[in-house]
Amino acid sequence: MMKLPAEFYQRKNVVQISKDLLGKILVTNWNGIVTSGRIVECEAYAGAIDKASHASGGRRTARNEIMYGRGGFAYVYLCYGIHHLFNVVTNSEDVPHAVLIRALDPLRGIDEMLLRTSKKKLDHTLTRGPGNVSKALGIVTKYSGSSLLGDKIFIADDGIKYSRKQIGASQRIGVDYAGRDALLPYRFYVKGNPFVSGKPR
DNA sequence: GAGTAGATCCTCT
DNA sequence: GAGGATCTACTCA
Repeated sequence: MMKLPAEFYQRKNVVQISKDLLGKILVTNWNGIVTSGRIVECEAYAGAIDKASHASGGRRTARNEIMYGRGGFAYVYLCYGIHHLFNVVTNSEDVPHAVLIRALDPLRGIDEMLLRTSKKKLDHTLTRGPGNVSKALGIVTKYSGSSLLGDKIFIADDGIKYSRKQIGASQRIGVDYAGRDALLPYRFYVKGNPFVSGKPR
C-alpha cells in the first residue's frame, strides 16, 4: 500500500484529482487507533471561479487560509454547527482548490467507527455523507491544516482502480445557492456502491 | 417511500 | 446577527 506523494495533490486539474481519489484509501491514526475506508464519493471545488467554494471570488479568511497553501493538506471545517467536513487541498500555492470527501467504504477499525458514531452495527449509513465520514474517522476542525504526508492522516493507494464505466458524475449536493455553478458536474461517485449518498442508481 | 422540520455553532458581515 | 459544501427523525401516504 503506497501513500500518495505530494505530486498527486499538486497537479493543476482538481476535477482529475477528484476522479483519481475514487478507490483510494483514507486513513486516520490518532494515538495508534487506526481507521480507514475506501473513497467512493467526492466533489471538486474549483477555487476562485467556483461560487460554491469558500474561496469563491478570491475570498480569503482565517478559516479557508489553508486552501491557499500547497496541495496535500487537510481542510476541515464545521458546517451547520454539527458536521465536520473533510477536504483535501490541491494545486499549488495561492490556488485555493479542494476536494470534499463525501463517502467511504469502511475497511479498518469498523468497531471504532461504530463507537464514534454510536451505531450498533455496520450498515450503509456509517460512512455515507461527509458529516458521517468525519465522525467515523474522528476528524474534527482542530486537524485542519494537517499534512496528508504525515502518519496521522493520509491517503493511500492499494492498486484498486475503477474503470470509466464504474464512475458516475453529477451535480454537487447542498450548493443550490451557487447559481449556475451549482449545475457543474463536479461530484464523482462509484456506481452501485451502497455508501454513495443520494438516491441509488 | 417521499417530503419537511429541527438541530446547533462557528464564521464573516 | 445571519446563514451555511448536512443528517436524522418524524410525518403522511
